Amino acid sequence: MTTLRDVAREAGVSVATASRAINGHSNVTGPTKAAVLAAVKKLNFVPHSGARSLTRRKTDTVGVILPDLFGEFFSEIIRGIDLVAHESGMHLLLGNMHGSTHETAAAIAAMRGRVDGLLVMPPDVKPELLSGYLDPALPTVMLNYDAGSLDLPFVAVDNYRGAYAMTEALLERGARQIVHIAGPKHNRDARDRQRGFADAMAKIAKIQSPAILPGDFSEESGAQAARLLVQGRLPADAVFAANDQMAVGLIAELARSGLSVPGDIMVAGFDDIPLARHLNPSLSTMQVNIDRLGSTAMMMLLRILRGETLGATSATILTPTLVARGTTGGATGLAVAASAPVVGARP
Amino acid sequence: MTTLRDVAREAGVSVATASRAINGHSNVTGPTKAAVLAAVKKLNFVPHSGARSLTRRKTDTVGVILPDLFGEFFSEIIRGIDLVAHESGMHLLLGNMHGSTHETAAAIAAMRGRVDGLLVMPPDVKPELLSGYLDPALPTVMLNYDAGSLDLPFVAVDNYRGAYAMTEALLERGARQIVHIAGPKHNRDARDRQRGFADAMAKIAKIQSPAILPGDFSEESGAQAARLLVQGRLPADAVFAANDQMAVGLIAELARSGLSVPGDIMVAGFDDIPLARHLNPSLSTMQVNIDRLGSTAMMMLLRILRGETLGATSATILTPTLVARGTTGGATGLAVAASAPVVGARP
DNA sequence: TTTATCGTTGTAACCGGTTACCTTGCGGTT
DNA sequence: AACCGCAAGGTAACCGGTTACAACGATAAA
Repeated sequence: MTTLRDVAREAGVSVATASRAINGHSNVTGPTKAAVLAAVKKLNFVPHSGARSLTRRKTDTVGVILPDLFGEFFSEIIRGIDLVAHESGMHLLLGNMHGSTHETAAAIAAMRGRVDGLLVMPPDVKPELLSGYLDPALPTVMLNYDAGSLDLPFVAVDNYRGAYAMTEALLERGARQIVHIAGPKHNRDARDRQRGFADAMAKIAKIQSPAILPGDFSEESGAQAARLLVQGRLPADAVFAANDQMAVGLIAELARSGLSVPGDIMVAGFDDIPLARHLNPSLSTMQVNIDRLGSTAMMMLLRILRGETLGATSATILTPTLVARGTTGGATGLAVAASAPVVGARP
Repeated sequence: MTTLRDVAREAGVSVATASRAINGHSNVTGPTKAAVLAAVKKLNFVPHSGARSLTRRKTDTVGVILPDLFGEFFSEIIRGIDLVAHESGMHLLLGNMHGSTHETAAAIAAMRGRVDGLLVMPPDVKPELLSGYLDPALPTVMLNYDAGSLDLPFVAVDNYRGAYAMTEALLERGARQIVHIAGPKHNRDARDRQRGFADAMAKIAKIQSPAILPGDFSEESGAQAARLLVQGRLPADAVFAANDQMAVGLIAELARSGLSVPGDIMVAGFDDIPLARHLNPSLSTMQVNIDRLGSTAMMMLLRILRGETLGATSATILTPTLVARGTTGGATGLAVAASAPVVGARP
């Protein structure tokens, strides 16, 4: 490993001058600078970012702590973050907290001295517990979580409003007996979506206790709900699943029972996963721009790093948009017909 | 920021003792240790990993440099890496090279002093150029690239063999006139798949110049190929797309032209993206365990970090497996029927 | 009692950079 | 000629930990 000292010796100058020449400070003469740069090239010197960040007290890195995420959701959020981070020359240090609060605390601690700021998406369980582990001196933005109690800026999706809007749309389409398939009980998103559904049913259709089936966001739980629906002869003309994944399982199972969608029953999901537009009929859903979630949070973090003071009041709440497709009686044609520009190509 | 010095002062000991107590060295008496730990708790001390890694010359972090961050492919590979890394208490520093060689060099340079090893997936263009930027002293494993020329260990997918197997399967199903939709010309995976296809056609069916249409891995280019096929009245009883994405676009467009799959024409893809099993009919494809790509590479890197010496000879090549589904005349039933256990649930 | 041994703790150098502060030498004033 | 100002470059402290080495006191052996 060649160090700055080596370079300085080779160029016949002091370390200070070498450092200044490399970093393009003004008080270095042309020839001196040239000599240093020549030495850099000759010795193949690459500055040691670790050491550098120790003195500059700046790492040009942000820590990203996410729960155990799967698939598109994870990649999209990272992509959104990277998009903004990359523009500002920032790097991303990933900390996965695999669900447990203990691991999360460890992940946060491990970030000390390695990052300039933190982007944290708390796990479903008691995010308030985190407050004790978060370093108040470290700029932090919360993801997908209303950090109201802590005075931290955050970016979240308006699940309540989204669910409300979808329910309203189903009612407008003529549905009366809408069944909701809920997500995990302890999951914040799921609960907000359920509330949105229930409130819309109460306010618009004056139905106080609409049918709600349990689910856990998995495809299988969607199928299970379909079985309950069919075998239990639950009267229903529409099903609103708390996420697309469950809607997919539900639709497949309904088809197996000979029910037609949307003929016999309408179906709607939430998230707009890429698969949604490819189903046949294509799935109506609430579109959440996940990458926006990441990029918005990153932009907020950058503002804090630039010296602005952001609190919980500067939160951003992204409202999902309704995408009406085949499963609610929209264009039943081929999915691709309704598709937006094609996303990333990969082998 | 409380530092080790603060803790030492508070506990009434020297920094050395404080350090030893915190790191659980043996030569510290019970009372002393207790005093230090009490001070740690009182002052809310969290060690500065940056400083620590400077002296220990060990960062417990591996750098991951990927060409871009799109979709399932990206998330799966990271997930595979994280799975193994996390077990060994390693962190992941993400570097995105956004395609360009220049950026790649910058990303690699920025990693110096921040990571113990590197996982690099070269962009499609001239990966050999990288050799000049890679630090030979930094343990490195290449991803999805046969780094034969450089003596680096690597993990890759046997695209050639996969394409060969798929072509063989199509021939066995009775197809004679198989058309291949190629991927980007400069893309390594795409080229290997094309070679596998051509070789299988030549060796098994004795067809020397099979039809090959251009494509770029995008859905749209699949649709375009379908149009060429239909309008050009190209005689074909099967289409083998170089990736699933294109197969999806192709199938949609074929349906629009009134052609039935697999009745009129069989279709096969490559990758087994999650969408594949949900299409109707479900898509036959070569399954690549992308997460395995990541975890295998990470395991190799760990071995190097533990002191083993791995060269290009210790490469691992993952062979994709054939998944016969509806589009080649397999089970045409509902996709879910053939589906493996449901993958990750997320809102 | 003296000396060797051992375990606990302190002192200070070090990791590889950055930068405050000081020295030096040069040109321009008076 | 003496003095001032200024730019270029050197010296050394510092960032926040770790650890080699030394110092020390207490116990064990002689």
